[in-house]
Amino acid sequence: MAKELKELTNREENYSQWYNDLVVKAGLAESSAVRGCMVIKPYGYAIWEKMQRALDQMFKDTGHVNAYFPLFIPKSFFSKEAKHVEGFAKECAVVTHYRLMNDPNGNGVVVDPDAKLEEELIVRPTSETIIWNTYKGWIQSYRDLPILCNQWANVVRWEMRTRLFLRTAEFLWQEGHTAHETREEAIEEAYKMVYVYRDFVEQFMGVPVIVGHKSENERFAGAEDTLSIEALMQDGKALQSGTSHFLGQNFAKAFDVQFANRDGKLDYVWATSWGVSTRLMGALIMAHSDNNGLVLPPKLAPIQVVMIPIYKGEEELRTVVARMEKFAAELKKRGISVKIDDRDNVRSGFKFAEYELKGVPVRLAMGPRDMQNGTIEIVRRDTLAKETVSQEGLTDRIEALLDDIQRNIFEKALKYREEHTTKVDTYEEFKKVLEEKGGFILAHWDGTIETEEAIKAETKATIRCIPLDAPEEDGVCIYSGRPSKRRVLFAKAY
RNA sequence: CGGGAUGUAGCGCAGUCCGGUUAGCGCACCUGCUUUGGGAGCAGGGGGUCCCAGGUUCGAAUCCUGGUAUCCCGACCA
Repeated sequence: MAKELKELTNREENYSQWYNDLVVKAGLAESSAVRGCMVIKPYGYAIWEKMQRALDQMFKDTGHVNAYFPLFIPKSFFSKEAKHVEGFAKECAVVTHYRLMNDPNGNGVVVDPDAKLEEELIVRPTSETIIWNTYKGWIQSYRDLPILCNQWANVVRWEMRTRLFLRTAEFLWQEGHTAHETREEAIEEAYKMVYVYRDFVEQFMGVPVIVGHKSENERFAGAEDTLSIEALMQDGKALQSGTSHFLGQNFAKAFDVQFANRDGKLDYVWATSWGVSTRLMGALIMAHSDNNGLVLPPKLAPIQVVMIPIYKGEEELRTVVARMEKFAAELKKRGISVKIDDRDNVRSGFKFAEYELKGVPVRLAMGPRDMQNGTIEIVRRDTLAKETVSQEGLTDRIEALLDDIQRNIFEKALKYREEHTTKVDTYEEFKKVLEEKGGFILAHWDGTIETEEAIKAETKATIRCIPLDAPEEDGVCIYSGRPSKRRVLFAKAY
């Protein structure tokens, strides 16, 4: 069998290449014929679907509903919010024509010059503008508020350089867009949703995150405040994994969305928007995987338990598989997804390696020896610990094991993050830690854009966030020496 | 947009400098037999616009000119 096809690049030597290999070889995604775009393969999509379903339920539990808005945005909508257009203009795909024709010179198909659009359409890089244009028609009175909509969609950002899941020209995401009567209510919504994201990422993905405010420099184009969750990857770099924006009245003013308030006076509505994307898949992969491949949290694994028969000859295969089917039926009754791999064209050793690569949390193997002894072999993916146990009480054991794996991978990731979060008090120390250790750095900052940009230019590290739980503490900025009230979180980021 | 590299079977590559049998290797794929408790072995088989266009030559994957695509490093990345 193709050993080298399964073997991954050395993780220590080239983390980027290793990541890319893993995504491709585990069957999650691959690059496509279109530059910068990605094909999400069935196995990868199955994980994304589970994430979608869990998130969607959490949105509904917090009072939100789904809707869908157009892919195309008239160019004029875009320019209504000055900062917004500035933030996105450089990376937009633009539709200029609506028809093709046969080339009169016989060179295949060309764009019909007569089919030029009066006004160009922008393929949405995000939907604030088209949505606020729509909301204008939905809102007259405070009785129409709040509006709490989410949409699952694809967006396009024409990035110069792309990476599977982490930054692709087109990606799948959800974007929530809400409209509120008061400033306080909108702010509360923005916080509520960033906590929903935190809970999802920690509880389902098993990835610990830090919640905080973005600095003014890193804020969403058109937002008054941006909250984000920041995760730490195993190569010591940070990944912004979700954002929730308090938009103030910026978009309401840009699109003239006013309502009659309780006092009968006209006022602009208050807005939020929030989103997470297929980038979360990248976080999932980079947070947990090891040299043998993916490590999936049981709550998101498309296959939670795989059973591999060990046998000689068809007769034995049938007997073993028949017994496995009994166990499988019991597990399925408890809502555990099971696959029995009875393929005869690959050997069991190949299957072991393959499911490790794919990150299946629990593997069971059973052969004639086990059939005789009433035992079964259980291997857990997170630690690769192997034990042979009695077939008695197997279902309970597996159910408990899945919970334990879910908890363990979170704890492991948390421990890693704690070990890679360093408090520093001088710029020298800052640079040293960044260079030698990586990870998150907690340091004092004077709150100015100039300092942030100078540090970024010199070290490539950026302020990931100002953590919500940062305690008040007197200190001096590591760069400027000016006074500071709290530490902020620095890191090199994806 | 600057610097570097690459384009040969589904994938990974050799061959190109120095032009010359029918373009080769590994993996994958198909058939058969033997195997099966950690990535099987043997035998046989199928699969090619050598990125595209033009040129040089008796002869081009190989040399020349132009184009094009991809990757890496920078710049860029709400």
